Amino acid sequence: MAEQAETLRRTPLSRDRVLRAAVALADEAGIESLSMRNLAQDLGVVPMALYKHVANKDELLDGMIDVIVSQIDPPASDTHWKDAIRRRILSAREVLRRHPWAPLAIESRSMATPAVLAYLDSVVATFKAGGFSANLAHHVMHTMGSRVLGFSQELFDASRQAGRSGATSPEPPAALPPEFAAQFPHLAEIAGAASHDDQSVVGQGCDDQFEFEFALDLLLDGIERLHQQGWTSPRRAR
Amino acid sequence: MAEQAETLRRTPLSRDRVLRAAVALADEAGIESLSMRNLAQDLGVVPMALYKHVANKDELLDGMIDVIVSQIDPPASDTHWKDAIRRRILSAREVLRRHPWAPLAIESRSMATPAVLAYLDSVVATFKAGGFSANLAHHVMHTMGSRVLGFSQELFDASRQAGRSGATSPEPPAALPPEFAAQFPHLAEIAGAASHDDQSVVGQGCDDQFEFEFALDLLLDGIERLHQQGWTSPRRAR
DNA sequence: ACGGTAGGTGTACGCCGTACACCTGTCAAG
DNA sequence: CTTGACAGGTGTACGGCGTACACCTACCGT
Repeated sequence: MAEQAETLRRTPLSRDRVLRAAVALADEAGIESLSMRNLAQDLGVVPMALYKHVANKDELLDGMIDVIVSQIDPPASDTHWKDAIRRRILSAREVLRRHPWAPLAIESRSMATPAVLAYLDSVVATFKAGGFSANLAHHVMHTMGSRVLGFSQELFDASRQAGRSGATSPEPPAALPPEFAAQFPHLAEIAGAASHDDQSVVGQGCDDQFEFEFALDLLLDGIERLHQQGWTSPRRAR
Repeated sequence: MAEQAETLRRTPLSRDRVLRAAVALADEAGIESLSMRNLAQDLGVVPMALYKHVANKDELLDGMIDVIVSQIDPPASDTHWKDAIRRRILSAREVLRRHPWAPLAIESRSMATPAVLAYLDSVVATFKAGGFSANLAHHVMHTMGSRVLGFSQELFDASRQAGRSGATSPEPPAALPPEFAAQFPHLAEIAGAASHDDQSVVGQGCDDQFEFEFALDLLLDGIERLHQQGWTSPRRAR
């Protein structure tokens, strides 16, 4: 009876509690001092205890990312696509600004986490609901790359993975696995939508160079337009 | 006379040789297996020998970045700004595609290296030569952020540094040191050019939120224009 | 001939992630 | 009431990391 006081010395640890503590630690001490040992100490536990709740540090990081990404506002379905996208992205930015280590963490993961994919999928869905063709939506997602997640991110970049684990990977981009298509239908639709006019088996992978130039020229054209009309900052109240 | 054969057993190591070897190692084995120990082994030398040529691993990474960034083509001064910028950025992209680890390495450095700053400065110079006001050039640099370096990069992002070494830094953005202004005059001019209409002492720091929305709206407007005119991919020969 | 110095060496420390064996409290089945 | 499986926390240990520090050695200007 009396010993129940310390029998459960704290709320007894769980994957969720581990992830939350990890996010908190990264927020206040910086991502570089998030070690399994420090995190365990924060939780009043021995380092190896964490491994009963996360497989390893990589999975811990993935979990932290998911915790954060799932805080982004759900899409508004009752407005024009432009407004819906704008608000969504600003929400993403707001969330990420509360966790300054997150952008880099997201970018350095070799594979996007399910929560990130779900978020991207729903952004695509918004474009499509606004009447965009899969084709245009594809390029647009590439173009927005940096901004969709509230900061910067080259999406679907095959060279990303190559950059992590060695030289350019031997196997070609490799089409998406089918369960992926089921879970993220809009992403799946878009993935093959980039002008594979020749009837190649599957229009797998996209022309990175084309996507880069597409976005670059969109920006340059917009900039030129501003320049020609003599744009300057609006006076702001500050 | 005879012993001269192994007296200098290899070309005797130098900062430059160290940096080159490091880049080569990262290229072929991946950045995650670039350790002082591995690098030393590649050079046929004991790990601590490297420290006679680079201060520490961070400085090694900075050096590697400089090696790479200095390979970007010099600016073309004989064309329209738009063409000059376009070619420059595509050159940057090409260089970085040869070193897939480099984008992440550049982004994760807490401070930009001198070579990166010099490159950015010269891009600004090109805009200004094209008749851009410092003000517009400022916003445009933010907008291009992701692309200027051939990939993605939020420039001048104060929260970047905070994200690395702890919570939001206590001191305000801190105006640029004067020797910075001397070395990178265009960057310096731009730095203060963002609508500090009220005569504050120095218009130091810029409104991140404004910059983000500026870029976002530029993209959205461009996208809307494409959408309205029913854009689809041009047929490509592949 | 000699002392300084530039550059390579060897040892050692503290941190990291985590494999693996172990202990303990809980709870369902017998 | 006993038992035994199992979920979850513990302790020890290993190999790899960056790098401080003392050392050694070959060269060079005096």
